[in-house]
Amino acid sequence: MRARIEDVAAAAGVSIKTVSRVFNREPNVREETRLKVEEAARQLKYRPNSSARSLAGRRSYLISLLYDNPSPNYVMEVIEGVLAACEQAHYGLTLRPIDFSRRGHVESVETLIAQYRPDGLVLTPPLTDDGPLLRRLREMDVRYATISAKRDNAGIGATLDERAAVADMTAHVASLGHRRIGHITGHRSHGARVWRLAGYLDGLRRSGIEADPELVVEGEFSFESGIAGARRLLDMDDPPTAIFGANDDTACGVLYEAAARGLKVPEHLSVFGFDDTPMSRQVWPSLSTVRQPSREMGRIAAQQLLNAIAGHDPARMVRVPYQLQIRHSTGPVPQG
Amino acid sequence: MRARIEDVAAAAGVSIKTVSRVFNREPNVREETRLKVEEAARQLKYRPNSSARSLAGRRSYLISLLYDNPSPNYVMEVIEGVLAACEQAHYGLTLRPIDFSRRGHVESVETLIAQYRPDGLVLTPPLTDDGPLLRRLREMDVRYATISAKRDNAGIGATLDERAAVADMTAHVASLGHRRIGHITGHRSHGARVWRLAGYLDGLRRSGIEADPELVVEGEFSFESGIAGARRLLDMDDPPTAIFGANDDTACGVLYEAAARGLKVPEHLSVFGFDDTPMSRQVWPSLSTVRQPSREMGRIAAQQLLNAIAGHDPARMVRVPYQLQIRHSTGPVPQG
DNA sequence: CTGTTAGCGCATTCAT
DNA sequence: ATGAATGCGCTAACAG
Repeated sequence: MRARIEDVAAAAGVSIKTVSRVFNREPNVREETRLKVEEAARQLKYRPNSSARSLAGRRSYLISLLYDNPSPNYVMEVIEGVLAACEQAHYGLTLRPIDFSRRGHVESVETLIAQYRPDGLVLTPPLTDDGPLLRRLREMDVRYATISAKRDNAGIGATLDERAAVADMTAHVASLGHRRIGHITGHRSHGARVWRLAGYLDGLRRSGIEADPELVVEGEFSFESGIAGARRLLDMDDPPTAIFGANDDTACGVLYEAAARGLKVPEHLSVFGFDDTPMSRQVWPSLSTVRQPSREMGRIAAQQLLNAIAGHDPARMVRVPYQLQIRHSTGPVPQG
Repeated sequence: MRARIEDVAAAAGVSIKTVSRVFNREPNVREETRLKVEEAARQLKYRPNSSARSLAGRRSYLISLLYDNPSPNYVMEVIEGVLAACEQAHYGLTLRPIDFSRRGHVESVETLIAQYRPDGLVLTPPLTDDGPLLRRLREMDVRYATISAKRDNAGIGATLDERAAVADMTAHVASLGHRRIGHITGHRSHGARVWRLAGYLDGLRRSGIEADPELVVEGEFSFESGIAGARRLLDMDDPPTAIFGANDDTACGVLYEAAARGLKVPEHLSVFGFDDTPMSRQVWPSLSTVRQPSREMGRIAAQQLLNAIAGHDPARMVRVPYQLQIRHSTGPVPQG
């Protein structure tokens, strides 16, 4: 019923190995032969059976995406990008949600590997910085690419200069006259926490503002932590006139708390975030933030991984550009 | 290096067929033999190679999720649920984003099937109602389960009584004194559009309100269509005092437009949506909406599909309960 | 540049 | 209740 490689070979009048060569883009096939094979395959609607390919080729033609991220938007964008890269390379994707905070997450990855034999993994934060996991992967000799890893000068994958981005954004807000700019940090396990905090401090310094440690409060990249952080900051005797939430969720928490208090944004308080999630455009006022091209980063990381697997082009760590999105939540410092 | 079935057989002193029987829970194995095999497998850390299993067994141990949905939150929740069901059944999941609006989407599914041979598919709206696709699936004899299909009395999967839910919610808002309640509909291709519109009309009728066709405007389940719809409704000579956005994105668009006009919610305008997305809690004021347990629906649909594949328990269409979430965007009708 | 010959690791007859 | 033989559809050496 379903066409097999030998049917295509027969139809094209060649051997099955030649068909295999065509489909795997191997060299040593005459253009004319290739066309014959492709035509036959099209007519028969031939699709290689991936199980047979995997079994014979000792490769799964599969990569896995590991994630432990509370932000569905982020994960979906990364998935889209990874899928785009996979499709091009005729690779499949398996997903693995990991509960990073639980014991046994390394073992969960081991099971995944034993069962599906992915040819490589794509890691998202904070798994990118999980020492035990990375160590085990190297022991097992499993390739991986990272997205936004803390150590962004090693390995392969995609990163963005979050530190510079936040510094630029902070300096921009300072240029609007703000001198007391608060920051609600990200979760301790993320490299992003470190980069964004450092960028915030860079931005202040560049603007000739001395950092006030009181204005930096703990957060964890969540909406709730944005509310809690905003409360602490706004309850101060000398509250900040601008607040940087370590990501958009956090910043939206700040917007929420400001609205709950009847504080107008940006007239009374400026707010900015990071990520450029869809929500940042859909709140009122819309949120000033840093655009992080997550889909593109997923695509690039998967692409680098697939390059490494195929052994073509030397794979590397690609730095993607950021972009400030100045919208309506930032404005001049209030007078008085 | 990696243990194979024959290694286990040798270690246990049995034939490979016996090992196969144990791993596939087939009958005709003495308890004593079973234990021996299991012990040997554990020692050798044996994991069946899924490619070989698929190839020999003509089953992929894989199901595919097809989606074409602009809402990342929704898709992620469904994915989580489906993954949960898969894990339990030792099944893998492949994803297939479909561009429903483009020609050739049926062929894209055919390619997926030819290549990965999934043992079944899970469909999300609006693919659940795509005639040509469904017809082709039946022709190819591919099983599928649906989530929120338009025809929810046939096939297997999960549904929710959206019509009753919206009727309840609409009646609740009417009970707050509102008499002019507007509705921004969903996209034409979705069954949800029909159910929710019908529920809205039911709710009005139940509250003794005559429906005004002018108060129903076209939308498409997007934030932008919420803004556009709100503009049309609020620009009317006798504007509604409450607006039902066909989903939360749409309702958030209404909130946005209201804020842009300086209209206070719920003092001047009540707004409600559908889905209970995270955003509905994170906007100000928080959105009254209907909770749809998407994760659970994904789990159930996958579960039913896996049941059908295994041939156990007769699979069916499961109706899951809804829940009204009354938050801060709905309130008494303004006086005067 | 192309074809031939062996398996990949397992499930599946059919014996016993 | 268990085992031996056959092949799933393809890739991987090696020949030509």
